Parts: sequence; C-alpha cells; structure tokens
Amino acid sequence: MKPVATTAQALQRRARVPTPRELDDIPWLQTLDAQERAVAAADVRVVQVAAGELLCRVGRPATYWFGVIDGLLKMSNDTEMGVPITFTGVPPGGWFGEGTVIKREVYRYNIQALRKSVVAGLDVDTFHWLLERSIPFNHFITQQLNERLGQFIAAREIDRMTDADARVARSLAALFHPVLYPGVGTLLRITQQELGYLVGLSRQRVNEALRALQARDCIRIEYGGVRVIDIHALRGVPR
DNA sequence: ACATTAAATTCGA
DNA sequence: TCGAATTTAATGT
Repeated sequence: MKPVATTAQALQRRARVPTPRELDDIPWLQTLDAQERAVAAADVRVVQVAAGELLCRVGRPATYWFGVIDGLLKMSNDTEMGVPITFTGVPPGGWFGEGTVIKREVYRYNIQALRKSVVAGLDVDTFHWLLERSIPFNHFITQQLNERLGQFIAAREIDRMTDADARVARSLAALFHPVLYPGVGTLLRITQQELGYLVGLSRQRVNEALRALQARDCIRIEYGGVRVIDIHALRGVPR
C-alpha cells in the first residue's frame, strides 16, 4: 500500500454534499434539534479517499472534525524518531479529532485510509457553533472524549500483550465499541489483511487467531468481515 | 506460496 | 437491465 500525498486543499476540491442516506449514518446529527441539525447538515462535506491516502498529517492545522461514513481508517501516532507505534482503526460511524478541534490546535495523528473510504468533515467553525449552543452536542462530545480515553488505556494494554490471539481479540473488541463506533453493528467489514496491518501481525497469523476466536464462539468469520457473537467473551480472552 | 471460493465487474443481448 | 462469463480479491492451508 503506497501512501498518496494529499493536501487539505485537494480534499476540499473533491468534496461533495452528503446524500440523505449518508446523513442518516452520522450519529451526532440525530441528537440535535431540527434547527441546529439543518445548519450542521448543510455544512457537512463528504469526500472519497483511496486506499493508502493520507487524510491528515501530524502538525497540520485542524480545519475539520472527521467522521467515517464507509470504509476503514488507521490512526497512527509517530514517535520522534522515524517510524513506529500505536495504531487504532476507525470504522464507519467513528468521529475523531474533537480534542484537537476544540483547542484549535494542530493534528496529533496521521490518519490514513486502509482501503477506499468515504469520509465526512464538519468545519471547525460549525463545530464550535454547535459546541456553544447545543446541549445534546455537548453530551455527545463529552461521551466521545470519555470513551476514547478508555480506548487509549486499552490500547496500551494491547501493546504489551504478547499472545497474538489475545491481541486480535482485544483489538477487535475495540473496533466493536458501540458508543464510539455505532455504525459497525454486529458485522465489521474488515479483511484479515487489514486487521493484520492494524494489530501488527501477518495475515496468516490473524487468520489463525480468528479461527481460534470462532471456535470459542466469540465471533463468526465472514467473507470480508467479522461478526461478533459475544463481545464480552471477546474482551475477556485471557493472557 | 498456492489452491479455493466469494465478490465485483464486464459484456452481450 | 439481466445474467452469464471473466477478473479481482479474500480466505484457508
């Protein structure tokens, strides 16, 4: 997967107005009252990104609050020296970057599309407009920040786990988070290769882990995706 | 790495 | 626009 250089300007040029169907898939929009929803919906823009494309880069000023309509993104956090460390996936229904947008700072993550995806963006100014007047929106954001904090703590634990089955189980459980990623439902569309990129394992090893989890009746493997049978069992996979 | 199977796309009516 | 044929993608070993 080769990274494709993408400027914010190029993204803006390719952006279009969301379809009604796409608006329905934006969780926070549904919580707003009619007036505010109308204003916010009018400011949402949507763009297709190709696999490997970089949506935003560390250090660029935050101009949008992003959400995944369709596809799968990877949040990665570079360390000082060059390459590695700490990934989380962002499946459909996930919105991110609110911490950065609230403070009007620069992005602290690289966001890369793991596959061809549809991403929505809300202008920073509209975000602040909502934050200043809408209680439902504030509830949404508070909850979002709170749940994500829990996810980062979980991610640290996952990093330390050596057992591949357990890593896959916990990473999957994170992606099935009902509050952060309501768009996922019980079927997560992710290939074993993509899971491999996220967790840092080979496709073969991910395949093996998934089969073990399926044997435990935690999940069901489907073509191009994974269905959760028992999320609690998934979280509880030991070691 | 390879064989198998599923899905997406093309193409002809 | 239907469906068969072909190509591409994902899975399992």
